[in-house]
Amino acid sequence: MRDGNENDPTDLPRYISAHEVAERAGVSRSAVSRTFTHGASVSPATREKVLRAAEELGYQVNDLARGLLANRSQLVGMIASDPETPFRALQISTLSRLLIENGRVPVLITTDRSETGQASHETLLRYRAQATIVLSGMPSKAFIDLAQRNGQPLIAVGRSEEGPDHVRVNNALAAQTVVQIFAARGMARIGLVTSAVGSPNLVERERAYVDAARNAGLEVVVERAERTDYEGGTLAASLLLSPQRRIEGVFCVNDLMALGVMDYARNMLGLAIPADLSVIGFDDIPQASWGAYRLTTFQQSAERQAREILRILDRRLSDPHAPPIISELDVPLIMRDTVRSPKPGKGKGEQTFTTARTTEGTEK
Amino acid sequence: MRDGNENDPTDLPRYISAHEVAERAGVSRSAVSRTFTHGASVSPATREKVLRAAEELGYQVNDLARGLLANRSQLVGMIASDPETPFRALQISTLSRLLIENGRVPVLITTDRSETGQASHETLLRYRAQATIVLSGMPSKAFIDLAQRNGQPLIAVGRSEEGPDHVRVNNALAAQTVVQIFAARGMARIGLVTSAVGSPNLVERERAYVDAARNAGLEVVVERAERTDYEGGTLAASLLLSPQRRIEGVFCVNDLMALGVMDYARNMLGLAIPADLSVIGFDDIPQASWGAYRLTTFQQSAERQAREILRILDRRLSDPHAPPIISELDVPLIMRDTVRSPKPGKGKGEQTFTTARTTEGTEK
DNA sequence: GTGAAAGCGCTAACAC
DNA sequence: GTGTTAGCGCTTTCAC
Repeated sequence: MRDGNENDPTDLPRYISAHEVAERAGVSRSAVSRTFTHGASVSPATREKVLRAAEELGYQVNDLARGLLANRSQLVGMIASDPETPFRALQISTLSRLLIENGRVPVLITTDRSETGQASHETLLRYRAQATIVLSGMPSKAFIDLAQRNGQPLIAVGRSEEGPDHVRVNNALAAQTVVQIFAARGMARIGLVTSAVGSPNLVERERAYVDAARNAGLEVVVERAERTDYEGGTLAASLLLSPQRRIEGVFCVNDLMALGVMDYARNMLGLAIPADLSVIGFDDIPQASWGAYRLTTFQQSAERQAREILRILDRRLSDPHAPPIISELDVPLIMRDTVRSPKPGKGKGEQTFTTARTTEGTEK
Repeated sequence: MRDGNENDPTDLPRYISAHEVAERAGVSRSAVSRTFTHGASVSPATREKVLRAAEELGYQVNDLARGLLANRSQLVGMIASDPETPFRALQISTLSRLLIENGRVPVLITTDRSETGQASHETLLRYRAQATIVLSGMPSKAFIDLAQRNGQPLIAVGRSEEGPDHVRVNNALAAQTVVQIFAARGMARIGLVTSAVGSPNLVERERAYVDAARNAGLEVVVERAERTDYEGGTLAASLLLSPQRRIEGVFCVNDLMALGVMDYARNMLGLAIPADLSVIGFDDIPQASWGAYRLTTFQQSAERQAREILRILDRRLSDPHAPPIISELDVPLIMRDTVRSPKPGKGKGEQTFTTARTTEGTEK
């Protein structure tokens, strides 16, 4: 058996090539290729032989070679800062799962908030990734150009500017809803807790909130922490909630900050929520529903967002010249226990108010 | 200018090849290759010409072709279930960052807890990934064999069995430390909250805890939820903390469950922590330090873990035949506010007890 | 230091 | 339906 000997003393394991499978199966190299190529035609007999040989040898198609030929791999890049943060982690998790279910291979590129992400993006170009999804931050112009120039689709999440395809959220409507609720509760002085990050989502929420508050004749105070995280929330709370200010309701641009605000208000200032202070967040991260918080917040569905991203990706791949595809998602308000009731007998339990209409997509 | 015309009416952007760069720079194809190959020798003059041409054309080396030649890509797979969970998200985030810093490309493969992960792993083989890191779950035998057979290194986290390289944690020592602390506080009836998942880490923690408790003459009750998450914690608490049982201290196999236990104990049973009930967790997720919890817990450093993984990876790549590499990490106990004091004047603030020695690695 | 030529593993176009 | 052939973009001998 000098041919298919399994006990080769050069014991370094290595990948098997289609050539070896062909030899073992007694067919041509292309027959092997065809059995593993979707939609190619092989007779059941050959196919069977090939499959057996492949199985025995432990053959795995080389997708590097396939990609080289197609000038495109199945890789899809996800660019994100703070990937360990609850909502971002959920986005990444959900998107990865969906990509895998669709035969794609998710690559996770982490960036600093400060970075342009340029260097990271080049990796995705060099591997001929099918597309790049920017989950956070604002891709720089150079970044967008580079993708454009090489014909790699780029899909952004949570931006509003013109340019690449993106999926967004109706921040303004959410912010207006908050003001409406606070006003209906008879509040006169309300606050906004945000960060200095300045991402489009946060800026939109802030602007719409402040505008709506002014229009409603409410006094509004904006507190800005350095980062959009739990510690930022506690810090903002320490500045915003001085007794003389007598803030009655706070809208936080994300849940993480809201939870920091709540903990600070309760533990450091001895405030009762919602009796002394109402708090509303954004995202509906898992922690928002925990017993210690029961935060009223706007629900951003990572699942729907991921589905939209995939839909955009498919459309974009099938028509590279289509105009920018933009998808807007609902953010229903989840009523929990951090907003004081307007009158007795209301607002307990978990109610869902849909506050924004669906602009795109109705599947499932 | 029929040669380098930039306004090609066939407006589909595409990737540039080294051939085109060579033409524009007026050098040979290999000269281009050499400028982009680390350690190859090119004259400064040629190099300069090539770099300019590449820049102008927006050239990106095709790593698919490179990998085809090398029979190995820079991809590194991370296999994980529940990637949205706080500690797992931190592991993924940290590991991704380190991999990128080291020129690797992290691929995130999500699996169901139930899945063998076999199908996902094949993707990594087909792309000739440099290695697979299993962050959770137990890779099946078939899975391990497949990697082995194709010569792809596989590194596991949190297992104890023989077989692949792995980084582990001294679960037994941590569990024993908990019992020691509870005993020193004069407790007689203690509990363990875990899940039915049965991962090696959890099993080790449980066994060591129960054994230590029995040896110390403490009565110990084990409560097992279906999953190792927040809801599992609340459920376990509801079963474990019946008034007649009078449990005084609970060790939870991870922080997520511990937080669920705390919320249930406080909100549903009206217990004060730590006056009525002491709680100790494991992992030190960000939420553990939040004001609402201030959980005493064992700190698992994602950063050190990731560094160890990279160290193992490098060693393994440089010597494929080395015996299994095993690395054990410390889990210092972070004393916060969920364990009652043995006597007045102790246990406030945040103290760090190092409970396990370092077995491997001292860099940085 | 440079260019020519071979070949990595694969798919697709082409004959039969 | 099958085998033969060419070629994807790259690195790496090999001459010079």
